[in-house]
Amino acid sequence: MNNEITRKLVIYNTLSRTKEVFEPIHSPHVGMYVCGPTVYSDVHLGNCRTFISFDIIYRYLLHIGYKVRYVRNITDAGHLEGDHDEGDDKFAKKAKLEQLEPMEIVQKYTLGFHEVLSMFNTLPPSIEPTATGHIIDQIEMIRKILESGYAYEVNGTVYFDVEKYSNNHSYGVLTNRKLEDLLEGTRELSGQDEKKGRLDFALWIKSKPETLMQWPSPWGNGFPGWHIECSAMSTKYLGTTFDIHGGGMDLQATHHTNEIAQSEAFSNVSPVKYWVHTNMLTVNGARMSKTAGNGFLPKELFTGNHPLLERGYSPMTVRFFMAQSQYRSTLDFSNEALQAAEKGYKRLMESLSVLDKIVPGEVSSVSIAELKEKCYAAMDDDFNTPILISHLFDAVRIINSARDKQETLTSDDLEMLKQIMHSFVFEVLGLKDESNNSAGNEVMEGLMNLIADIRKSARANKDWSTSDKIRDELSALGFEIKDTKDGFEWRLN
RNA sequence: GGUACCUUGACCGAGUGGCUAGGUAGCGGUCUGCAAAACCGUCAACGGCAGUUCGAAUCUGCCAGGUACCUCCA
Repeated sequence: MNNEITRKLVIYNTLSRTKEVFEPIHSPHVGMYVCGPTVYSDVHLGNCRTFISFDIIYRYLLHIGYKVRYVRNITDAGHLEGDHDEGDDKFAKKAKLEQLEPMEIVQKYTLGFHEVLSMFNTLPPSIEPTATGHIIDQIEMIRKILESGYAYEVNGTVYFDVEKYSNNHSYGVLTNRKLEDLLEGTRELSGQDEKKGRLDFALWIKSKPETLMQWPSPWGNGFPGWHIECSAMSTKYLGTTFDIHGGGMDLQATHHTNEIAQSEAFSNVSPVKYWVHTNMLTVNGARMSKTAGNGFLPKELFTGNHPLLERGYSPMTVRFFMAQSQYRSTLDFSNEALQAAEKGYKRLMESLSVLDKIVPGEVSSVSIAELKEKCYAAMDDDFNTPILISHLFDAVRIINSARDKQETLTSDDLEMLKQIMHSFVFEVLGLKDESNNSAGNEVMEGLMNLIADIRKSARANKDWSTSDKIRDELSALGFEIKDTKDGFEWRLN
């Protein structure tokens, strides 16, 4: 096989609670499924963290040579607000509120989701299936589960029988919990409940006549339960067993636990080899969530239009901020942390333009090959982006020092350094340069050269008031001015 | 109540049984007309109490504080 993957990647697997060597089932092909958003409201920053984390994972897998099929769903139906609500799903509820068709809601927030993720420079998944587009697949799967005896129908609603499943499977594997403990934590069955067991969850839910989104099924009209869509769609596109299943940690205990149960009841094999969970984004130590109402919308963050924000921060500042923590740790969100990230991000970007100005020397005073290996080693260790970034800052120091002739690099090493920076900063971390410099704008370039000339002669004549006036007023307009030996450099932020 | 997890310097945040994380901020210096940037140097930490160990911030126990999940949430 000419697609030999040479890196030895280690991934933390929630199933075993240890780091495991990553060995795909059909290397170099990798199947990865990530739970996407429920599109009934705007995505907040916490949601974005998960998608950015998996974007970096996806990018690194591609970078080291894997052929990845990345499936991320859109939940646009069937996601109940709770077992005890009136039977409408989230879309119908919101639709009534806004006087819109459910699919209008879905369309609106799907577009918003894509817009936000594209601002964060995430790559689109290979397949982005919707729940409503896979009703038939879900019904088929439910039917098989009924046949296998792990589900039962009551009055048009189909429930998964957790206790029966537990007789020969371990229901709580993902969270390392025993059934008895789980039962202890659950509410008593209320009188109106038709479920047999307290942990049983709905696969198919009977609709009322007025329910807006409903489909015919062998059990009458209704709509699918939340968990079944992911099992049905991951099976359809990645097979009954695939490599990586990801999502936020909040999905681990319920959604993913139920997915495993459904899939095993359906196919009798464990559906996922590596379960990967990203940790939560917190604000003042508390988890950012829709229900808690402490969620920042990306738009508020970019504009600074939020009571907790002193000012706005750019999408790449935020992306860099997130990459500075490991995906399995909680990350706390604050003005100070964002300001620190912004400075660091700019310094990193700045060094990339310095890189083109370095004159190669006869020998190298530092080992670039070693630096390169350290960068890969960091990512190979469960995608440790903070360690990677610490090495990239070593590179920044080398680059700046080489410009100042304090370090020297051979032309080969200089090439390697450029390649490392390009690969890791742009391809793997998925950052991009947001600064708006002269590239592609000749008028601006000519204008700035003219101003630079005027200021240069003013300085030569020790006319400091003119030279300072030019600098100060350009700064006020948003230009960043840096004096050099022969003039000044500028960039527009 | 049950089950997990977390507590690192001014702030964010890695890691590890003995070896400088990194960024931001601070301090001193180089450079500069001044500033900014950059570079060099530097300060500073491992919640508390016991234990295991030649050695623990890293392992164990207890305590304190915090968070999450068990019910919709990435």
